[in-house]
Amino acid sequence: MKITLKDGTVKEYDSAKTIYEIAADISEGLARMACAGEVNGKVMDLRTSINEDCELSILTGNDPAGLATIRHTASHIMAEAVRRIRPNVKVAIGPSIENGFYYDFETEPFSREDMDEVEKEMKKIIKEGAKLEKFTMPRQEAIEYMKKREEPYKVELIEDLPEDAVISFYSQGDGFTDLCAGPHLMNTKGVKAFKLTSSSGAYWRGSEKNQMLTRIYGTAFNKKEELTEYLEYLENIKKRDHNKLGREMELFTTVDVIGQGLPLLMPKGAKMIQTMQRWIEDEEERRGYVRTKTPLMAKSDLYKISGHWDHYKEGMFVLGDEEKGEEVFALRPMTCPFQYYVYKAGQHSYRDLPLRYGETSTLFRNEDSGEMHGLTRVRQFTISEGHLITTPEQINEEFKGCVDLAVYCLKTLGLEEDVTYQLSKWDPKNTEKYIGDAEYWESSQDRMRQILTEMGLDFKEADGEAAFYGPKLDIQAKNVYGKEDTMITVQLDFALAEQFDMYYIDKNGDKKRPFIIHRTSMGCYERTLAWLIEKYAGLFPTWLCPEQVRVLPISEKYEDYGAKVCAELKKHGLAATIDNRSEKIGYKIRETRLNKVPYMLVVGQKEEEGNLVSVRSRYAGDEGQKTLKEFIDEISEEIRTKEIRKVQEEE
RNA sequence: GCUGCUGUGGCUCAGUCGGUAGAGCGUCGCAUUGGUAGUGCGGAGGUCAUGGGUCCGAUUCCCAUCAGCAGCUCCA
Repeated sequence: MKITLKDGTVKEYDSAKTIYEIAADISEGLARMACAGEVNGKVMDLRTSINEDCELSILTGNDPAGLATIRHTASHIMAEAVRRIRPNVKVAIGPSIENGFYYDFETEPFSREDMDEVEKEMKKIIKEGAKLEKFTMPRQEAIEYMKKREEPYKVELIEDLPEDAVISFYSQGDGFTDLCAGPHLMNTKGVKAFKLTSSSGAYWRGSEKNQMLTRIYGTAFNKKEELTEYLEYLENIKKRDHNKLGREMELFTTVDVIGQGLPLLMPKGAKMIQTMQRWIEDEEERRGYVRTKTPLMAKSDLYKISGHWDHYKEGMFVLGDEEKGEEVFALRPMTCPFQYYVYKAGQHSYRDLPLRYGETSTLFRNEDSGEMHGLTRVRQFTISEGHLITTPEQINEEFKGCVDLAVYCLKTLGLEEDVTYQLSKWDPKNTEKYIGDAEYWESSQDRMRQILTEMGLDFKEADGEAAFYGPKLDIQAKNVYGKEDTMITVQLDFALAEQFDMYYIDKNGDKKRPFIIHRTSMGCYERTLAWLIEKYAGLFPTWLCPEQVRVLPISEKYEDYGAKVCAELKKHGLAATIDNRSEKIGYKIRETRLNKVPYMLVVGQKEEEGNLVSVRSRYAGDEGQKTLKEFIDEISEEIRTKEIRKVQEEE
């Protein structure tokens, strides 16, 4: 047979060879580094025997799939180490994941000291250098095998596999044998750089109805330097964590007695949100939106019509006790039904459509206590909410308009490179969560898929992520730790117009059901603020900065001139302050930089005499003297265009 | 909601093997009036998250609650 390698060279063999043997044939060094093979584009274990013509590349720790193999083997080594220390442990599952690996155990929790001990034992196992061997057995035999070893979780896993499945196992020396599809390294020695990072609880098979197991997370790399670099990177990103930096910068705070998920926006944070709100409301009006301002709560009757009472009651703050005969209200978890009643307040012609309603809308959602996080997951928040009421013919174009607005928002904030698009679909296996039948869902999902394809958007699809009334286009972004959240959403809804008996009069004078689009433009203000903090590490574009210019008089003698400069800046709508403390100029500059103010104007004798300012910015350092008018013109232009300038001097 | 960890002045943290606490930064005052990343001196500020319990005595030990963190689950 002929084996074509990545570089084009061809190897010929008379008999079947394993991938590892081929690697060894190419070079000893490659065999040492080999983690897996890619055969005709498919990742395979090194022990796989090749007996027909194919294209082959040998994967090493430098390839993502090779690195995943190292991590997967590391997870087995960890399991063996835990077994050595705690012989009664039951093992569950241990895959490689995005930045490392984990293994779930049924055992007592691990302290940091316990994990250090496990690490030590792992090093011992790696040093012992046991060969990993693969073997298979039929399903029934595999079940018996794991029953004998008293591994109930493994038995359950095998029982879920098809009757005729051949089950594969990997063993490493006499120490540890695990049910596993592979691939794995040839020898435990191949794991050269690893670290156990954290431990926590995790439900068996990801369901809260199941027992909670103990999970250890770890990471492994091809080389020690890469591991060190990664651990340093983790340390560094903590500095841009919005939950830490946002508090440090006095953008927001939380207070025990006010409650979880209820952040207080402080003057600087509130200023930033005000800037965004003014911008987005004006932009929406330019795009033909009309604004509404509707109540923050309603009687339960409203939510019974909308379906929230059946599908979302646990998520709402309910006021009043029905059993005591009290009138029951709920704080609103979304704006939709309120805006529908704005629509329903009059009769509409097809000529009125599309109607685009926008509202800067505060919502309340009773999240579980463990879910709250900084500004990204809160119980009260404000979104740039909107609903478009359209005729069936208009829906595609209006949907595209919503996506266009969303992309405009992202681009303006400098965030468009950081998002992924997701078509969020219903879960056909869990139909009670949704209104409408399979036909409704399939057709509305198809429609959205078609629109997204027409737009040329690169999107993935996700089951079980839809709204209860329809599919969504979710624009997702990751925080500094890699956790993903929805930032913007555009949703199709062919159901609620029916529930609320909404109609318009078509050109024949007949009543027709409109279609509805639910959408946000820049999303949730709190969440977007969090994202901006992390994206810019607090060094926001000037137009968003709560303090844009600080005037720094050299001494008290120039306070009057400084005050004049500051007043002039404010007159031009700039967020300017003056630092009149009797500190030295170096100290004031340092402080201004630490406070992440983009521009500072030093004023002293020279400036006062010439009616000048000495400009220093984070973008260009010392910019020298300018007339005040020159400076104001420049910064005003930067703010008007919402320019995102490159920061030269990092703090 | 679940598992684990954590909670000491505004911030970062030290400390008390049970005898009611300390530093740096910040803040305030005074001196200093300066030219591009930390001027000097002095002062104020903490019922050691909250509520119980044990004890002669609790910030320290125990329990509960609240809040924060990591993960799981959830996220219209």
